[in-house]
Amino acid sequence: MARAAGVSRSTVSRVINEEPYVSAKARDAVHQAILDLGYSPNQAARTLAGNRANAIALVVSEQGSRVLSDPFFAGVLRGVHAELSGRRVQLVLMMTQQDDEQDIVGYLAGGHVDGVLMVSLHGQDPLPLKLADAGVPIVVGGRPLVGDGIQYVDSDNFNGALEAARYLVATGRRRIATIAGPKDMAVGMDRLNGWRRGMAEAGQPSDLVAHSTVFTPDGGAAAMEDLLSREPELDAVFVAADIMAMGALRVLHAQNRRIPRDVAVVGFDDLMIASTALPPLTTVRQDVEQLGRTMTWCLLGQLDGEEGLPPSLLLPTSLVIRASA
Amino acid sequence: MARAAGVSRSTVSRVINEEPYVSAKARDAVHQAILDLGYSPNQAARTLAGNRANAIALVVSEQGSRVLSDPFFAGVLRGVHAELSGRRVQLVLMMTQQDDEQDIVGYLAGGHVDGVLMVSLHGQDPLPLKLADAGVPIVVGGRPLVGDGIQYVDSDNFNGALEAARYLVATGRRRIATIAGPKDMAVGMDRLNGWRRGMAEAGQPSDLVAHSTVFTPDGGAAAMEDLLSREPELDAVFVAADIMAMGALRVLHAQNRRIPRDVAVVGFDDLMIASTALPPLTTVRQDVEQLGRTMTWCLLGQLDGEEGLPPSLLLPTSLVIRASA
DNA sequence: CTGAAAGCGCTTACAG
DNA sequence: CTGAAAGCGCTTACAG
Repeated sequence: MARAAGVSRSTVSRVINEEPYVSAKARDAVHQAILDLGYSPNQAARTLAGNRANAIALVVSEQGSRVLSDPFFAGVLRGVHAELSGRRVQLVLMMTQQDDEQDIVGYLAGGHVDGVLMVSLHGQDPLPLKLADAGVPIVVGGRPLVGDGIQYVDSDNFNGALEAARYLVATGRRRIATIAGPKDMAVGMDRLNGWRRGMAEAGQPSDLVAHSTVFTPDGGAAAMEDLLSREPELDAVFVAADIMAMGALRVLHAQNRRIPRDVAVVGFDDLMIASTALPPLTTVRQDVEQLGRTMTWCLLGQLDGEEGLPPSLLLPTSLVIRASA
Repeated sequence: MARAAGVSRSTVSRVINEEPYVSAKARDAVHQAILDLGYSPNQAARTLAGNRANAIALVVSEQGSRVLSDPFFAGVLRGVHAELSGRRVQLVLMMTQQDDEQDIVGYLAGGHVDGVLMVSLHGQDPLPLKLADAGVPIVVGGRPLVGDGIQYVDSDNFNGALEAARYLVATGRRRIATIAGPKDMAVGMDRLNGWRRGMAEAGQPSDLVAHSTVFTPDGGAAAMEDLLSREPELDAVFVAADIMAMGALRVLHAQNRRIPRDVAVVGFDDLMIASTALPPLTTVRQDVEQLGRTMTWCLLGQLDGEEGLPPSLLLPTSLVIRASA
């Protein structure tokens, strides 16, 4: 390779790494040789010689083996990829297992990757903190419940829920319930608190809260039944996730409540199933792909040692009005 | 590390790679030292010195930037992961872009990974063939339409569709239509051909075919409208994908057809939305996670140079009977 | 702006 | 069964 371009290995390296002090002539010769030879630098050698791994890890907590089928994760993955494209950074996917957390920390802190992106579905996970303590650059997607100094990116769940609550109030609803997510997940609590604020602003009671321990249609259905038995007169429900809203709709249909006439329903997430639901679901959209992009952008910024990086970020959400409310 | 264990570097290497000729004493000493030091071997050095990359790539075709949110892909990914766990093989995720296919081939053939797993959603993709020609071990998920020698793993779409057709016949349906997928995708054609066989077996006509060019609810809805206008008397429809079935259900409801009394509907895939549809959807289940596991198992077998590897594999499907048929 | 030389941390024949 | 030595293909000071 160096010979083909008529320069030294050092110069080839400089060109490839886009270092400043290379003559135009040498640069052109190297580029031409790269084309002629179809040369692709050996990553392992670069990693070993340099001090960078040229790779980042996307870590998914085991609890969410199911997480991989979660649209949230898929969207994040897409965003991470989009942001990485063009960069010479590989994406390594890792899933933690209950028994090998020590291995994972050792691996990730051992220079095999330059930084870590983590999707934290249950905010209690101690892994982000351990990694940060070990000096590994890390950005978490979704607000973690533990670990103050950890940089995270999240959708603005609080304000999204607040907007949903305000909309229900503005459309004349007088007895508004909510189906909230698990109490140990920031996403669940943030959405609940947004709804509470909305109720408080309107001077309405915020007693009609049913928690589901899981984000599933069945969890939503059980919560909906609970709410209806506690307050048969409720005329609206804010469901903290579209997937739970599917179960809530099922129960409302079964009890012959007309939607939205008798009960207005607002979801959260704007999954694809929201627009095909019966009736199409009014919901709060979060841009999950943007979340992935932003996480990656933050991590790469950390790695490049950029100054003045933003602290943790909240991404805007928006209410998408369809037929259910 | 070698010093801590009181042996040479060579011996440490042999222990780590589980080579046979090591004394129990040396092995124990090394294992102890690994524990004491929290030692984790440097992958880059292993890759560079050895001839293995200790990594495989999962390649997703760009056409499916959306593919990442596809439950199919998510399931495959989960299976790949499950099968890889415990092995010291990293999973590198790559997405092809329209303009850099040459780069991709160069990269993948350049020894950066030991083998390639590819999810081929549109069967015409030339990439698998190029990689195979370049000598890269590769296993494709979903039958590719080009490239004879390429090992693939797929669900048994033909027999799944056949079983669905037989079931509709057995339950007394007399005018059975199908909503088929795109003609350029093996998955679409295999399911269509299975349905055709079922019609032929029963001596029923197989003229009621509507192709959708995309696997979406709207595509399914348009096809359903087409079928109803061509044959208002149809009493059953086999939809080649649950996601399209959602659109078909919408149209049937809008035209006040009772399901399943007037029209029976059978889908394919058994996505989560199938069980929460109205009415819950009878569908053909494919085990996508198993598909991912099997792909990985095949590739690792190739890499280990195992003899008598199976050629391409078909995984069984099963009919899940719910309320829609 | 450029090249010669050392070194990254392993694996792999080779010799014993 | 084990160790000394070479080498994998780069990057990085260092000297010029």
